[in-house]
Amino acid sequence: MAREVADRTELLPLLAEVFRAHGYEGATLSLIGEATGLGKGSLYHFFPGGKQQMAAEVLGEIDNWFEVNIFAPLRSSDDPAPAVAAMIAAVDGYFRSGHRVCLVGVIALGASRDMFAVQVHGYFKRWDDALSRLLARSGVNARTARQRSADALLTIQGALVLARALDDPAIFRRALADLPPRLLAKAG
Amino acid sequence: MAREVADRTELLPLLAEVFRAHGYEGATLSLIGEATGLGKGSLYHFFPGGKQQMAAEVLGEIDNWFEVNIFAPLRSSDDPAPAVAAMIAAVDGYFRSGHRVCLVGVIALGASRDMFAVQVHGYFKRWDDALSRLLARSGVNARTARQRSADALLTIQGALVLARALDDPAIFRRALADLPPRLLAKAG
DNA sequence: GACAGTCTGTACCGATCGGTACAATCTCCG
DNA sequence: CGGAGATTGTACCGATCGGTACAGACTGTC
Repeated sequence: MAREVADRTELLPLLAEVFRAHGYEGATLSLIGEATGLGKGSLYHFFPGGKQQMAAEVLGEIDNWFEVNIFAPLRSSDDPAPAVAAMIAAVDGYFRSGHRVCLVGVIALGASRDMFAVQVHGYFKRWDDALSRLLARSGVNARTARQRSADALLTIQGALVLARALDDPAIFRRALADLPPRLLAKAG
Repeated sequence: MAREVADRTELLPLLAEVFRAHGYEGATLSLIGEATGLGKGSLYHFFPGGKQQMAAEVLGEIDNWFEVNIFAPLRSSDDPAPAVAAMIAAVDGYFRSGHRVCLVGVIALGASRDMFAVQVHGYFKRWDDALSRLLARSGVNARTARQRSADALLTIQGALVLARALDDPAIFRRALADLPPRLLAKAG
C-alpha cells in the first residue's frame, strides 16, 4: 500500500539513469533489471505497459521536477535578475554541472521522438513560455523576450551536447555563467 | 574498379541518413538494407567490418566535408567577418536550415559515444580550434576567442536539438542569425 | 567463349530483444 | 494461524538482432 508508492518513487530515478545512459531503444530490459535489481516479473508488475510506460513515467517525473523547481518560480517572479539566477542555479544542480545529460534532449534527437513528441514538445514549450513571459514582464518587447528565451534553452541543450562530446563539463559551467548577462541585457 | 569507388560514395550519404534518423543502435541492418536497396551480402561485401565500419566511414566522410567546407576556410582567413558569414552559410546549408540533425551530436549523446569517442572529440576540437584561432587572429584575447568559439558550436548543436524537439526549424535559422554579432562583438 | 574477380540473394547461426504466463513466495491484517 | 493481495523468479514465446557461409550471377579481359 504505502510501500507501493515508495517503491515507485525510488524506481523512477533509477530508470531515468538507464534511459539517460542508453537512450530509449538502448535501454534493454536486462539493463533495466540490472540497474534496479528487479526481474521482469516485478518490472511488469509495476509497469504493465512495459518499456514505453516506464519511459513515459520517467518523462512525467522529470517534467514535474522542472515544473516545481524551475517553471513555477519563473512564473511567479517579477524581478528577472534573481529569477534568472535561481533558474541557472537549479539547472546547474539538476544537470550536475554538465556531468548529466538531458533525457528530453536525448529522446528529441533519437528515433523515439515520435513516440514521446507530446511530452518533449510540452517540456520545452512550457519552459520557453515561463521564461519569455518573465522577460517580457520586465520590459523587453515580446519578440526579444522570445528570442532570448530560446537562446537560453538552446544554450543549455547545446552545452550538454558539447560537454559530453568533448568530455569537458566545464563547457557547461561556462555556458551557464554566460547566460544571465545575455538574458538581462538592456539593449534589445 | 572505378565502379566500386562510385558505389561507395553513393552509399555513404544513404547510410548517413539512416544513422541520423535512428541513431547507431537504432539503425538496424534491415533498415539500412531498405534505405540502400542492398542486401546483407552486398553490405558486408562493401563493409566487412559491419555496422561499426559503416558508421565509422560515415563519420569520416562528415569530418572530411567539414574539414574542406568549414574548418579549412576558417584557418586560411584573416578577416573574421566574411569568414564567419561563410561558416554560418555553410552550416545552414549542411543542416538544411534546421531540418537535418547532426549525426556527431546524436552519437555524442547516445550509448555509442564511447565507440566513436575519438572521431566525435576530433570533430568538435578541430572546429573549435579553427574558429577560436581566427577570432584570436583578429585581435580578441585568447580566452575570449575560445569562449566565443565554444558558444558558437554549442549554439548550433542546441539549436538543432530545440528545433527538432519543438518541430520548428525556424529556431535554428534565428539562432544562426544571432551568431555573427556575438562572435564579432568589439567588447570582450 | 572461358576465366577471374566483383557483386548479390538466401539460408542460416546463436544471442538477445520485449513481452507473457504462472506458480511460488512474501506481507500484512484480522 | 489463515487467507488475500502484493510481489517475485523462472520458463517460455515469437521476432528480430548483427553476423557468417556460400552458391550463383554478373562484369570485364584475354
